[in-house]
Amino acid sequence: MNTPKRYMITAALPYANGPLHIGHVAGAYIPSDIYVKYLRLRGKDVCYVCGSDEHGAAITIRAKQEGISPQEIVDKYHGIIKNSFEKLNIDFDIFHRTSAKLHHETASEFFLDLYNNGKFVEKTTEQYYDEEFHQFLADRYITGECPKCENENAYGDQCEKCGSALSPLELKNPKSTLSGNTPSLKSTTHWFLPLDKHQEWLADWIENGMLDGEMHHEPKTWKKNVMGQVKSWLQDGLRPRAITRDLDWGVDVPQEIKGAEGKKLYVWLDAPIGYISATKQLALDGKIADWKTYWQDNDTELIHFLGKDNIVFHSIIFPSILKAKGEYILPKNVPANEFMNLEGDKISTSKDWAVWVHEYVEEFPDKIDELRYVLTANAPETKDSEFTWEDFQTRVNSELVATLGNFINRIAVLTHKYYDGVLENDIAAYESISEDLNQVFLTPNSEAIKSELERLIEQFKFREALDLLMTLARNANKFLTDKEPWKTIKTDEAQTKAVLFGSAQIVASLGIIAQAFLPNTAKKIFNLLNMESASWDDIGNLNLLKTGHKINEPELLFNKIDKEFVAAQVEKLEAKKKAKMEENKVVEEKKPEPLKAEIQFDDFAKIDLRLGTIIAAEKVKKADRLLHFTVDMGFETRSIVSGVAEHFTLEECIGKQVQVVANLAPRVMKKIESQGMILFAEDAQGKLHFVSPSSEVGNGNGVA
RNA sequence: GGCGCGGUAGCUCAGCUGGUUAGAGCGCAGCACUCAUAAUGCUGAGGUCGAGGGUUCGAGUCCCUCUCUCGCUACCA
Repeated sequence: MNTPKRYMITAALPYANGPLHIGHVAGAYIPSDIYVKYLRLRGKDVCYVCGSDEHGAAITIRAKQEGISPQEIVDKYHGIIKNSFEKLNIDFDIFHRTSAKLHHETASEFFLDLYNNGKFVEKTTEQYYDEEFHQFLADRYITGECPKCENENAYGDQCEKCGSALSPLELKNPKSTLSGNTPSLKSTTHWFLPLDKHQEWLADWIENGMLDGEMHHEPKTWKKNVMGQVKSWLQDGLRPRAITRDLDWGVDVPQEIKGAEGKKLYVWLDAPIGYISATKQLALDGKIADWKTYWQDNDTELIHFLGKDNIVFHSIIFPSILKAKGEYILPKNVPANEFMNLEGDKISTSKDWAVWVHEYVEEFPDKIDELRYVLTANAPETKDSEFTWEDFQTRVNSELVATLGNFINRIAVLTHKYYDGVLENDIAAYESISEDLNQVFLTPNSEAIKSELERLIEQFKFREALDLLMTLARNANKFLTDKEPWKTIKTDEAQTKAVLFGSAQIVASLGIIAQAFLPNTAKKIFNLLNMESASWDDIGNLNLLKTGHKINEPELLFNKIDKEFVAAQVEKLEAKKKAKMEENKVVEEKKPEPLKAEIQFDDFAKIDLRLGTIIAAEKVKKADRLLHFTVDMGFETRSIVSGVAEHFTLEECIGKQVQVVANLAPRVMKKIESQGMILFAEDAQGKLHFVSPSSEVGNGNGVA
């Protein structure tokens, strides 16, 4: 494999139904940004795109909740997210959006082309449609009369009276459970991507790195977590996946296609094409000459950065689409990160357990690099990691302030104190310490820090790479302590000058490396040194700054974080979580589950509820949630399967008296026949509780 | 239940194709130093490498069984 001529770097499109939290940023955006900054420092041709993913059902639902249009939702979050990236100095060439006209055209064209070339499988079925709610009805949204037993309340998939399996079309007098109206029958067509047909080349590509008989990439360079998950999917066997939906918010299925009306592209098809439309926009803006070279030229290296939830889309589905389309290159690598937890718990939007980026950048605009540093040093590269504010404090104080910032400050202060900020030197003395200076640029294993940095970054090991920046600063501190210029100033002027001169060169190298990780800090360092930025190859250059050059007044790069800061942040988290819980409670109270359609007494009377006692309980094999109960019903013993294994231990079930729906049609689950259903009470958290009579009632008696 | 990542010092993590006394940073203890945001440097204490078997002259590193975290997936009337 030869060196690529250019790079196409993508970062997963954030979903525009909420703001960004630190987990998103640590997972996909900071790593990709570091990688891109590094490539650019080395003078590479890089195109780096992202954008907001603005379609899909979740956005329409959110819009309904907030009482505004989907467009308003995505406009709002697109703005917030874009601003967060800018404040964090994540430098996309473009932050596009999938609601843009160009994207709709691009995705639509893409779809049509694939369609015309027979790359999809089409399935047309007759489905019931609710005119009032403007949507197709899933099986369970339809009730009607069972053709076999004349039960009037059979569901679209099954009649619960006679137990027969049904399809909605068999029902007599069907009704929509949404509006209560009679639904109309409409034929609907959906398109599927036959992933099963792609299985073979995908396996060869992923496992061996071979594409069309040629070496495409070295499989060993893919991260274990990514490889593992992808292979797992391949082993299971790939299945066709629907790529269209009946929705009203998204990219239309092209009108040229029969049956396209009311159909939208499924978001996961639409979203990755967003990378391409973003690149097109970039070309229209005149920022790049031609978008095609970045997507269709074999000399381009395509890399997708993302979180683990997106692995399958980017390493199986999107590559299948690109391959089916033809002409497009496939990703060389898909470096996915795992998840970041927060203070011992999973980050959760619904519980508001998160550090929100837009809030952080607003509150601490002078601590951007601190966040970038901590999120990189603790990135979930191989396994889930954890962010705590205490760790944030420790890392800032003992690493950024005490090691990196302190060294630079020492040099600035000494140079100003002794030489009024002017770099002086003594050739002979400089020669005598050059060996020591070169040592500073070596790792403890005597590897060159510069080449190690290159190796690690190219392997996507950013936390280790960042640690090398600290290694350099530690070495530098040691060098300075060993040379003791504050002592030699009294005895050996030449030596003192040489040491400070050399130290200033180290500071410059620190600045160069910082450009990839800590852009604001790099700027401050260069400003302090009174110089323009420098190129990557000047790392370790001991004569970058010249004799007689004057540096600026010392200025602190970082400030210490105190206990109060940490306490305030933790408190804020707890308070918001609590507030959110209250809010959720209120919502629950205000919006109880809507009542189901009214039934007649006759309907109710059909249900035969009886009391019984659980006399035996065991776990159902090969099913995590199922328990198999033996229930003494008084007149007989029943075998009943319930999905409650997560709620109760076997011991606490035995001996409990329970209410049983005794005339429910039997159903076989995991080869065990379940003869009835046990009733449980469910609380707001979804936890189940036994509903037992307050005093002993004989088994087999009814419930009235 | 199936599959996958992970389970290594108090904390966060490295340990490639098996090879001498298992590493780093932070934290902790002691010493040195004073140019520096009480910062820095040196030294040290701290580990049955999740548990149990096996292969081997030799295993954190390979095989088997089990277990825990997280994720994907199935079942959940």
